[in-house]
Amino acid sequence: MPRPPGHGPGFEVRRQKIIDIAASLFAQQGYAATSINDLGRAVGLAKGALYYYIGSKENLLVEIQSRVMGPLLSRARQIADLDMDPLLRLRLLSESLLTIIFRRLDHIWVYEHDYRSLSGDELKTLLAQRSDFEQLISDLLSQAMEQGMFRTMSPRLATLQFLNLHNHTYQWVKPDGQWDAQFLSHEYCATLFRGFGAPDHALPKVEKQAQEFKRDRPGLPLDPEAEWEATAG
Amino acid sequence: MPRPPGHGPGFEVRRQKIIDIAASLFAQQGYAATSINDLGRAVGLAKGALYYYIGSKENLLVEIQSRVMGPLLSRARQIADLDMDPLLRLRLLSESLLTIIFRRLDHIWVYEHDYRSLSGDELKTLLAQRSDFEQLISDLLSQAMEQGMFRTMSPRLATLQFLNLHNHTYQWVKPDGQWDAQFLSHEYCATLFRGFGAPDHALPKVEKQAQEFKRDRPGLPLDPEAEWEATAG
Amino acid sequence: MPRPPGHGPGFEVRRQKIIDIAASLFAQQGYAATSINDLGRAVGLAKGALYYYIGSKENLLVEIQSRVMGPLLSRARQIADLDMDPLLRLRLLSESLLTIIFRRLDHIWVYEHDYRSLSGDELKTLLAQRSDFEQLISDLLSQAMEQGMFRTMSPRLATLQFLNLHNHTYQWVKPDGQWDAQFLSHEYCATLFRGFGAPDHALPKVEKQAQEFKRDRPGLPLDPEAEWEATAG
Amino acid sequence: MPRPPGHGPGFEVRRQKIIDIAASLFAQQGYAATSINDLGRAVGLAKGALYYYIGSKENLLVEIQSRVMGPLLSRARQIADLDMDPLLRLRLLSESLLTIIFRRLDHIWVYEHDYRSLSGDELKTLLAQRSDFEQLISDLLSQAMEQGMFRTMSPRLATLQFLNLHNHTYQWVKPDGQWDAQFLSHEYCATLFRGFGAPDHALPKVEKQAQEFKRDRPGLPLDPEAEWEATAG
DNA sequence: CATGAATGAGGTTTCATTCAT
DNA sequence: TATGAATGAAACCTCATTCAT
Repeated sequence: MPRPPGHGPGFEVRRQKIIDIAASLFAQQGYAATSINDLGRAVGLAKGALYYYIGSKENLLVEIQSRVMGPLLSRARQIADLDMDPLLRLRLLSESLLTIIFRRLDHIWVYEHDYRSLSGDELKTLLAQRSDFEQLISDLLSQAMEQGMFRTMSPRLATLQFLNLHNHTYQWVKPDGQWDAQFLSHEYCATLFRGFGAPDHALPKVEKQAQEFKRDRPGLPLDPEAEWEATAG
Repeated sequence: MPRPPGHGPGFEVRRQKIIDIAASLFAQQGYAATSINDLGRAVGLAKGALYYYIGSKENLLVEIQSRVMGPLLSRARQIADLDMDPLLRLRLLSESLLTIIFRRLDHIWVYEHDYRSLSGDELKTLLAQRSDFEQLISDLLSQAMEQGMFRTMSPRLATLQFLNLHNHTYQWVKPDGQWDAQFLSHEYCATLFRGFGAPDHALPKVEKQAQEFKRDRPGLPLDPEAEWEATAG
Repeated sequence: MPRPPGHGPGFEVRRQKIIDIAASLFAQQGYAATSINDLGRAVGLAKGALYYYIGSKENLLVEIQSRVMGPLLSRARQIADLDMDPLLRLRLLSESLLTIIFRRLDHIWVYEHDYRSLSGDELKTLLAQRSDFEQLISDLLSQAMEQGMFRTMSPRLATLQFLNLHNHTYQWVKPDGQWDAQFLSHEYCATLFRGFGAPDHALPKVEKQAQEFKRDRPGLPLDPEAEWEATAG
Repeated sequence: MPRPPGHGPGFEVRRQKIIDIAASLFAQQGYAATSINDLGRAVGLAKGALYYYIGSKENLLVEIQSRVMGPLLSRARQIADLDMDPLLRLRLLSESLLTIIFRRLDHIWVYEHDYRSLSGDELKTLLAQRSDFEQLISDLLSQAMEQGMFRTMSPRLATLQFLNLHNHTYQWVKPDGQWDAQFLSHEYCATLFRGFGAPDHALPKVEKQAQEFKRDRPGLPLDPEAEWEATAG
């Protein structure tokens, strides 16, 4: 993000601080619901000075997004390139992802919630980055399947489960809470690696029961919006 | 939602249609970015008439949210009350949840994205409903642990994993795609039930490797934002 | 300019009135110096209602411009197509042009002064219209030369003289003053038609004198910015 | 233009250069649409330093205007005072005027377009200068009439024609084009001097035809905005 | 039931100008 | 001399909402 030439030494520092505060406000109230006035008040700067630093409101979104996605993608590529067990690399990647979620929770909120507010080009860049990240996961999962560590399954679906489990974390996690990134990574990977591992005997039974239930109890459809007719007894 | 007294027979029908269209627009463009004019154009009604049906813009949000949460919570309670295996009930609850995600994808988008736009009271109601739903899951997971089907673990963390896996689905799912709610439920539960099951021997190894990696390779920190110092060899 | 469907009968009337007032304000203070608030005050409408009618500030410019150029060009084409003496057609065209300058003086001011504020596409349209109009003049002048009514001269330069003489009129004309469009047209054409007619003997003399003056009086250069060295006597 | 006391030797030089660049920018984009930032960028100076030289934005307008009007008026007075044929003096004055239009086209653009942005006092000065210049022309034309070189006509109207023809030139002239100031002056004066000269026989005919046309063809009114009723045949 | 017209607050952004350094 | 930082007014425009008809 090369700024026009001629900025004093403190410029970039203050600029970063403003982006931080913006991320915090956007995370709390949403991008659309946060006005430049709100930001100015929080920063302690009049509107004019604010624009001196930020360029535009949408540009803040771009900065926030790239501050999250740039480092993450870069580190993720390094990890994926390691000459190691795919499972280990997945585990490391998982912790890396969770680490940035913990550290930059505000940014992640914005990133996950308001990326639709980006205009065409910026949105395209963002989606490409997301896609690159997903591909790294997908490749590792495929390798794990090929090496027999996971049962054979749709790599796409496995990827999506991995991402669901990690990416939704921002919705409830508390950076200063009882769990840290390492612990969550450990737990998530334990679930996923076991879950993706060789089939055991418990599963088929439940699945069969579920089929029977649906057959035998048409009066209690799983569709929450289906009409309800009690079979009571 | 105070509705003016004395409505014709078509009132409710048309009202529901409007809410549907609103959900669709909000899902596409976001609640804040959708104007009442947009909605009027999509519905084919001038603003005045629109307000006759909707009351206010925020009220639409309330309607959309309750249309999702009402049936879901009601059905979830019925399922949780069944006299059956906790695993089976979890499996049924999973499919129920995914079914409504598939069916009401637009509503879910709005529900997940824009609930922050609700004002105090409505927000409180919504959060209470979310909490109730989570409690149902949590109780079933605890029962499964007590009955030895799952290893002992934090019920809260298990719940959050269950919710992460399911709730993030709306981000990418395509209702007319290759997978349906039943299939996804099957897959998710396969992962979770295996993952939450008795510990196998594969896991500890990965975890130990991860610890060693972090010890031996300080030059490649998992923190994506940490400074990078190559240990080259 | 078809407006979005669904406007009452009074809409267009009021819209035209607003454009009129806008033209008047723009003519007095300039387009850039006239704010939408100014316009609102003059019209007696709040900003919101104003935008209901005008679409955007720039759109006002487009309307004003086309209100002048549309009728003028259309009528000019009819006149140019008449089966008559080129001189007569030039005379009629002159009066037509001056008539609209008198009638729509405000619009002309805006049209002549602020067309640079138009954005790309609109500007292109405007310039094309101007060019079309100039071409009509140019063709008639060429015909007059071919028929021996005018001495042979650059048609382009003749056209520009015609336009200079007419178009600059808006700068000082007073619609309710002592002269009307017909009179001015008569006078302008008298000047131009005589001036473009066969060469007489008075001219060369002046021109020769001017050359001699410049040769003999280097101390009084015609360039107003040249250094001055008095030759005083 | 209060200049802070004590300026280095380069001050005035740099100041003039800045005014030049300002004139160029104002001519291209208009005074209102050119920001001090634009100017700073073009000059290569930050805003603070710029204000050290220019005083204020409006002051630039004053400088630009006086740079054109000062020398022109001074030279015009000298020419008008010459003991010579009024026609010759008009011809010299014409060339003088066109010379500065060619040389200072940017300034002229600004002068003609944005003088309305001047505040009260400055505007009054400018208008007085304009008026003085016009008076010089008017006097010469009157003399030419008295001496029988021109037919008797309204001196005011003759002046306005002279000014129209010359002053509108800035709208299309290209300083490096095929024509120079001397040539244009020659052509303009040829037109005007012939046009203002003794009546010839071509004119009355056209004028009579025009009257007949308007009488006989009410269906083709010269007013471009008049309703059109074809008289077809 | 339905409409088009009107409002007024608030949104983002620009800009001439000032001033400490 | 020159700079970068700061201000505050004002610009254009949008929008949820109301209301007479």
